[in-house]
Amino acid sequence: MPEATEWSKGGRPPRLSRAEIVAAAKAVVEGEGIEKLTMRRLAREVGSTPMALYRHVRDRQGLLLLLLDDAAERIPRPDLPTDPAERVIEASTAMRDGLAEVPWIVEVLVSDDLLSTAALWYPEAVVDAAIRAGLDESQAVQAYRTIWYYTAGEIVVRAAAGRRAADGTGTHREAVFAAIDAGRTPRLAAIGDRWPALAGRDTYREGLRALVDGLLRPVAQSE
Amino acid sequence: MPEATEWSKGGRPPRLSRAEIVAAAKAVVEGEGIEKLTMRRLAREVGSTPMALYRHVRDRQGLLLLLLDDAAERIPRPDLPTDPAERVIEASTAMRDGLAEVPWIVEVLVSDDLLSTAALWYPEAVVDAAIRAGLDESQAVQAYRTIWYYTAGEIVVRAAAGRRAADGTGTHREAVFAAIDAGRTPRLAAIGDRWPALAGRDTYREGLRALVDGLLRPVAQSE
DNA sequence: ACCTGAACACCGTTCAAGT
DNA sequence: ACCTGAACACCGTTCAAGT
Repeated sequence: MPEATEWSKGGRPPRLSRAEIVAAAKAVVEGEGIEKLTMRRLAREVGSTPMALYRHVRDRQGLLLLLLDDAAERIPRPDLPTDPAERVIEASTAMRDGLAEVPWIVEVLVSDDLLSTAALWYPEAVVDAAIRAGLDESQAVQAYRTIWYYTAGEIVVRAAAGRRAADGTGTHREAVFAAIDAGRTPRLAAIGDRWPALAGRDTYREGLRALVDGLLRPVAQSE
Repeated sequence: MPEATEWSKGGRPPRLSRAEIVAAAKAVVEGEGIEKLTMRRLAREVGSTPMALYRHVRDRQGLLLLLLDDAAERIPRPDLPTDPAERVIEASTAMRDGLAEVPWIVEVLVSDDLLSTAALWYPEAVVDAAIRAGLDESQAVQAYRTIWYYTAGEIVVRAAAGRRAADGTGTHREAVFAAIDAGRTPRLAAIGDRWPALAGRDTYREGLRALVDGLLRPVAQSE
């Protein structure tokens, strides 16, 4: 082969590729959870050595970010309604549903406000809706961040609750719960046993609606 | 000593105490960060062996929860105004300021909606304010959770941003930022370089106010 | 240019034994 | 009752060497 392919310029042809590594990592994570994804295990999975991986990914955190990009690409992008409030609600709900399905999300979520190249449509949609509703750019970015905080918090806290339910690590929660006393926290005491059921509901959308109302309404009025 | 003290009933007197362990853990975490807090290091710190610790704390996660309780106890509890919306805002701001000061909070925050016995005043204050504003108990719990999601998300995302700034791990964010293109995400492109400055502002309180407005306003109107 | 082997400096936790 | 020692089964990452 006289043609100058990537590797014929000299050196050894690669046996591993970043794509192969990411695919193997995804398989491990989906099959056995993020905690099983170690550099050693991944090397075994692709039939190589731990150190060979470092030629293709910066380090473990870099690998996680590649995994996040892959997941973000797969989140279906919804058709968005034209009404600003509805637009924000549909975009945010799609994003949170997509991210909540990625079980290891919490480990990586804690990373940024502009999450991933593949997810840029989301801040775009929210900022756009906010501007159309009458906010200026600064207010629109603020509205986006407020919604993102709510969304990220919902995902993180609910993921923790799910993990707790699965692990049977209910001890701490129950201890806190048992400390509720009618003298000091009468409202919580009155709610009592009903708390877990009330707190277990999925109210993401309703909360979001209230938030969007609060964020967009005052400006709409002042026009 | 003929008196039946705790340990004179039989067995060996304890050399270690839970309080001592928690105090040492706190010192390590405050001095060198949560990642330096290992069972082995902590054992060295209290002049003992790793396994001796397990007589006093369940495991590493249990230790972290004890640390969280300690931190929660230290959060100053503000005098709360009587107006429901202002009450929620003051309580939430105090809580988030207190938690944001605990640098390792993210590791543990991801754990519950009823955080700690020492912090029960916070859901109590929010639920109470919501009920006074006219919500029923179910709606009040929902309002609390919505606010907690926002607060937890704000803490987690901003802590991640801070860590990124400190580590110089800005690479990923910049890569995402560089991928913004005017054709596909015109609003983000128009904001351009101004994003980091806009996203860096502390707008917790304003966002919270919008959220509280949205959560409490409709009911107030319907009376 | 890419991959391997060996090593460094660690982890949390269990088990059996000592005092 | 409480603590210790040794061991199990791992980690991520660096460095020097091989092909």
